[in-house]
Amino acid sequence: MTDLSWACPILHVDMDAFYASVAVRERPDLWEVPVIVGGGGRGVVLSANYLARHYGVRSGMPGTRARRLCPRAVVVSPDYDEFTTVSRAVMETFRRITPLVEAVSLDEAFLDVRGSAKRLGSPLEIAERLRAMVHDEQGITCSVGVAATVSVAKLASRRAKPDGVVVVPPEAITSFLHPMEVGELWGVGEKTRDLLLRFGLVTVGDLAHTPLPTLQRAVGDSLGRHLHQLAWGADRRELVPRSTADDPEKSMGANETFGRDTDDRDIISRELLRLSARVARRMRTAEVAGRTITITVRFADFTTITRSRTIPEATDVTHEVHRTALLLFDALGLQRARIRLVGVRVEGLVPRGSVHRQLMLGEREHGWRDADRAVDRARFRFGAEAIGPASLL
DNA sequence: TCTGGGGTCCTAGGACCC
DNA sequence: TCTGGGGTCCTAGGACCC
Repeated sequence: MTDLSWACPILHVDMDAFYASVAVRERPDLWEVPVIVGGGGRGVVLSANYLARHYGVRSGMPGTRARRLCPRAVVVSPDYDEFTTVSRAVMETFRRITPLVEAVSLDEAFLDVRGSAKRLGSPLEIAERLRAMVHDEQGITCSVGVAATVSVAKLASRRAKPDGVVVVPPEAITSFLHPMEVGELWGVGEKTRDLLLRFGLVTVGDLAHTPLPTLQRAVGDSLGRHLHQLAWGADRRELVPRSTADDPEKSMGANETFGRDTDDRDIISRELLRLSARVARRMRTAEVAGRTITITVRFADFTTITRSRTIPEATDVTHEVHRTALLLFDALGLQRARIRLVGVRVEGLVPRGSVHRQLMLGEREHGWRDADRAVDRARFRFGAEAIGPASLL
């Protein structure tokens, strides 16, 4: 077979059923049974192995539905520390192939192997080598898409699943892309898909053969242009080398769905405090602070609103975040609305060293900052359960 | 006992400033 | 006595991704 991969230096590597694979790799008792990760209570499925998928279980599906589809599936809780550890190791493996690794998430990365051909062979050979390395070192499988651009490589890896490689050489791009359904494109979700279907655009080929101005009238200038380019496989060929770990975050947040809907302000205030504490602690650990505090409120009927407020000085203080969050909540003036979820997010993060505190105004807050730091130290020494705001006890 | 939790980016209107 | 524009910040919502 002719190796057509030479013109395709972009690899997209995607772990197969990552969370589920990691969860079972040390559990031979689970190798032959359907396994679902997450989805307890009111949660949704994070990942499912291929045996569970055979029954129609998909990630993102409500756990209740998944358990109905496959009652004999074993449900396991996610262990994010473990996922992170395996992810880091896998990314290190990639960097032994090439330094040009753009991590997309814990279980996905793009690699530019342009410079590795002389040393390691064609992109296809590199893809197979890399899959063997991941399998031998981590005991999990992955799939690889090989193409000239990131979006085509991404679609190719999906086609390669599970445990395979798909190469899409330049001359095969249109025959590969155009039969696909528009919803398969990266960046086309449910809403855009429905919109396109209403205009009679079903396949990527339909999209490609619609005049650009027509498409832009339908979905807007910028999305229209973007989709048109994707439909011809024409997007970036250059990667932005980065790991998800060292990327500076622009916002940090936390939210929580209540076990049952509530209209009790005390319960909600306490939850906002817990979430504020969690977010502020992460900010202190990352040595960042932020000025814009946003709360999210989701009602029983699933309608969701956000309210935000920008304060004069960036903060990493639990008390300040919570005070602002509660202010925003009370300003909603809700009476007996049933609430399903609340969330707290801090945006506009900057390195804490760049924040200058106005001493006159900040004096009172310094006490709170010192208290937060003492709590952080105690948690570090004695564990997360040892100490927290009194009102959470 | 339908529908999580962590994010990013975009749009759009209004305020405000020059 | 007519009605500039550009830039930035803030707020709210929405779409999307894993």
